[in-house]
Amino acid sequence: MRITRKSDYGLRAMYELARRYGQSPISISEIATAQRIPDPFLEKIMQELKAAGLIAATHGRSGGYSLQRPPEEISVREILEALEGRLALVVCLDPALKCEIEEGCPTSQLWIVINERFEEALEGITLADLVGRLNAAAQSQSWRTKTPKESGLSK
Amino acid sequence: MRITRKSDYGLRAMYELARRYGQSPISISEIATAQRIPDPFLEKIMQELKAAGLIAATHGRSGGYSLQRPPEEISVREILEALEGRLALVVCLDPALKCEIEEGCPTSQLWIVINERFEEALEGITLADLVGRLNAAAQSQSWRTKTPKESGLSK
DNA sequence: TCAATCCAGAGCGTTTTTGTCGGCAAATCG
DNA sequence: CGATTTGCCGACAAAAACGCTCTGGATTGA
Repeated sequence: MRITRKSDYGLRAMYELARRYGQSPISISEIATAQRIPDPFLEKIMQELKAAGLIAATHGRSGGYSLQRPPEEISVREILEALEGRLALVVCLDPALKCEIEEGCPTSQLWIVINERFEEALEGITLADLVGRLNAAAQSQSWRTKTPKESGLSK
Repeated sequence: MRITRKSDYGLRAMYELARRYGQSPISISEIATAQRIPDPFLEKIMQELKAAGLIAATHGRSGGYSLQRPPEEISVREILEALEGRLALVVCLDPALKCEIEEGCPTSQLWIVINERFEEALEGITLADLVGRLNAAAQSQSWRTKTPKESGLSK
């Protein structure tokens, strides 16, 4: 179980837009180099984010993308949902697919519980939170200098 | 982003063991028919759960599997972690893989936050919770009669 | 007009998932 | 003991998902 690279990239791109919120639109190539994302792949991702109404695009020279709403009003959940479709941890919960077990699989209730908690957790984090948190981390610590993993993650 | 069928099956199997905790061991075929899981696939799953120390097996006639600890002491997080490996929502956080971006990807901190919340949510649910909750739902509602999806899940 | 930018969709190789199959090993029962 | 029941192990394979790329087009600004 792992969030796809698409979502990872998408979130990073949105973070980049949030970081520069209020400035002029940012092009795909700009975002791609800033966040080290393969250009053409990012292109597709941005289209999905746009289709979801999270960002807007302007064509032509010095065009690019910008957030449709301020960073405080965009949650991580929205972003992931835009890219992954309905955030269903398990096939049973995906409305696109019907549960193939006729009388309801015995653990659908179980997954509903887990899924709700998961969504709550993601809903509670906004782009603004992330920008603020990363800024704080940048000042106090060396998150920029080669330490991807730490932060008390046991086992 | 979706929990694999393996984990779904694994959790259902553990739920089945929890439901009958204290009784005699339950065989693979028993679990498989109860939870509608393909027999040989379940076999592999059980082996992983056993390797993780969550269940014990007894051979021979009337043998089978049973929980190593009471249901109150087994969290959903443990089960998923046993099956999916380290619960890393994103490759950056997987200790098995090193982050390929040299100076640390700019959002690793970000994912650490999200990941922690996710783990907390899963840690907070035990097998006993699930058994209790499903029993309650069975009495009060028709979770058994063909309603897999509901429960205020918007969009 | 020309260049920069987004848009749209097909395609494709690799990896992961989701199993199956066949045989071996260990209990248990008679 | 020996047959049966159960778990144990490893190889293999079909199908789906993932992680992109590529080609061509449509818009806009200079």
